[in-house]
Amino acid sequence: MYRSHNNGELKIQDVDKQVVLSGWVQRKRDQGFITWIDLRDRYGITQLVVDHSRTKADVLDQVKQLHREFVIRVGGTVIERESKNPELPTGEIEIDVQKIDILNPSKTPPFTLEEKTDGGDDLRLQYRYLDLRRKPLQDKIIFRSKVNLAVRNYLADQGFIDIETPYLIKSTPEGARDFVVPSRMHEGQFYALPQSPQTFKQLLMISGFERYFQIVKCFRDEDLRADRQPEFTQIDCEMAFVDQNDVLSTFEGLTQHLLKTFHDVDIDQFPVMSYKEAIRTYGNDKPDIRFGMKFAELNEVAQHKDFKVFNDAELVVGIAVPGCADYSRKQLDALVKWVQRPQVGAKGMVYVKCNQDGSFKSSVDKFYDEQDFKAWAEKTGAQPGDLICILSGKASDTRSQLSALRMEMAERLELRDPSEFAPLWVTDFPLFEKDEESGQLHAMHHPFTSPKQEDINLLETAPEKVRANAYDLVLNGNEIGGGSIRIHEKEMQQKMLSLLGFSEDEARKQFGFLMDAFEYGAPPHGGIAFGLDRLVAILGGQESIRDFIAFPKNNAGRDLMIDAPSTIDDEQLKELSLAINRQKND
RNA sequence: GGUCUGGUAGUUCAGUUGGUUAGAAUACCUGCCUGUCACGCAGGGGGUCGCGAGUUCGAGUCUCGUCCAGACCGCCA
Repeated sequence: MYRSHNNGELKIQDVDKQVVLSGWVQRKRDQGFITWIDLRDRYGITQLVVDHSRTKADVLDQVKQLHREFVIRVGGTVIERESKNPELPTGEIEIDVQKIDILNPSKTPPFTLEEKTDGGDDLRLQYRYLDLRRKPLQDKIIFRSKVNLAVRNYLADQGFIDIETPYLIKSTPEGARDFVVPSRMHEGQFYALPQSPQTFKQLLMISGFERYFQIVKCFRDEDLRADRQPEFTQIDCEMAFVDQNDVLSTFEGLTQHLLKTFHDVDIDQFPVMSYKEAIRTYGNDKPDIRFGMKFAELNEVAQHKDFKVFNDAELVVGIAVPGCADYSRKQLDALVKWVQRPQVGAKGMVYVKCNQDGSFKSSVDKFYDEQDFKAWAEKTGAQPGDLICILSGKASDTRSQLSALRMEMAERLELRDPSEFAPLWVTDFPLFEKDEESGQLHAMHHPFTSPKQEDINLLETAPEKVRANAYDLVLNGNEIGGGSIRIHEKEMQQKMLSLLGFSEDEARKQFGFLMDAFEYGAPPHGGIAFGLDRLVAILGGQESIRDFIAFPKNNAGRDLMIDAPSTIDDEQLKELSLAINRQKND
């Protein structure tokens, strides 16, 4: 027997019990006459005590051998501590050790396995199995399991059926790059790993399951970020006989349920904002609405003087940053530098300090007077003590630059409180976006998204103005879910594909199976997919998703522990009819 | 594909205008310690300064290249 109890459960009422415990040696404190050992398992820590005066020599000998992370089993008696530790659930008792078995020794770990480790990211990823022994990491993985289960239970209660879809599917040219898998049996042919089970879940609607869900791995061969992995998990859902409001209210329900379950937060009705409004007021289609600093367009009140920069600009837009009027010249210069970094890309920044005494001090005092600044303050909602930051230039660029500045200032002012939750539906996305260079239309969401009924007449004449029945759920400035009402008629799907530049032949080849299926009584349907990794991270109050994934990739898409990707041997290549072309095609 | 930051002890980092034997903390090892719980105290071992080239009397420090890591932009229907 390895254990009669775990290391988190023994309490004062268990005193005098004979117990067997197993676990890892967290720490050993040798005080000469007595040695304490913290024994750790998933459930907690129990202190073992070895009193040298009344312990047999062979046990003492073994205690001497123990080091961090040794796996041991001990037999002993629960006794009351002389000095109790109120910090620990098991802090009133300790185990008087009579027997120790070293089940497995351990090398000294390359970093400390404490609450706060001394290891760097690189090393911790390489020894992920050790990092995962640490409580904060264990807590996060366990938290994910709980969220996962809550989602499953909720959706099952709502009549959703969990159906698995294949991982080996067909590569399609739309969207992100596919991970491809060579086929051994079919020389020169490849499977692709799904970027999402999109077409399969639509086919399941045509099959009549009506409500489908799956917590499923998806794959995209694109560059990574702190919140982006090449393989990631989605809560993928689809419903038949629904319109947009049905989908929104169903998944608002799910999100409310999660916020209530994990944070005891009640949010009655989620606000809804159109894409256009989000862009105009936040410069961003996933605004963080936990704080203000809404955009104010200042063309009207700024383009009547001799300031050429503003006069030439398509858009002059500003925000009032609360409480920053006391920024020094040095701080302001640094801020201007910050927006000029290539990652942001602004040419410059105009600022106006709104002083406490009602006066103004700006970087454009030569061109504007107090009346002008008053008008700007009114538009931006600036109060005395605030700093107005203004960017100008091409509308779309300027908005995204100011959005970056808004987020940066929120970060500096600590307005992004991870314990506060502000969900938001963003709706009425454009159906297409235009490639700047080629002029080619791309689906903003995906090519199966339906256009809004009232915009269908624009498909031929002004496709970029057509709005889609598409929606995103934004939580604290992160897109946590997105979906659409799909096309369910063959003609519309054909039209869509042709607008996206598919020839009739290509459309048939890529999506013939779906369009055929539409001809056999496809019901109206729509759905949504949530990014589980990101959702769990936000519910867990963290920026990075990596700690919520047991075995994540680093930012080059590499698994440092197993060292993947790696080369395969010639025999394997031959079997797959593959050869490596070492001259890159450039 | 690009921008920026970093790489020095097992680990996290410091290292001045280029100048003697490269430091700290922590981890590790040894000893001491009658109630520890981040125990304490004393001592000890531990370095190809990522790699390669260059400048120089002399390079951890300057230059170039390269590799690795991180953040971001592009990309991510």
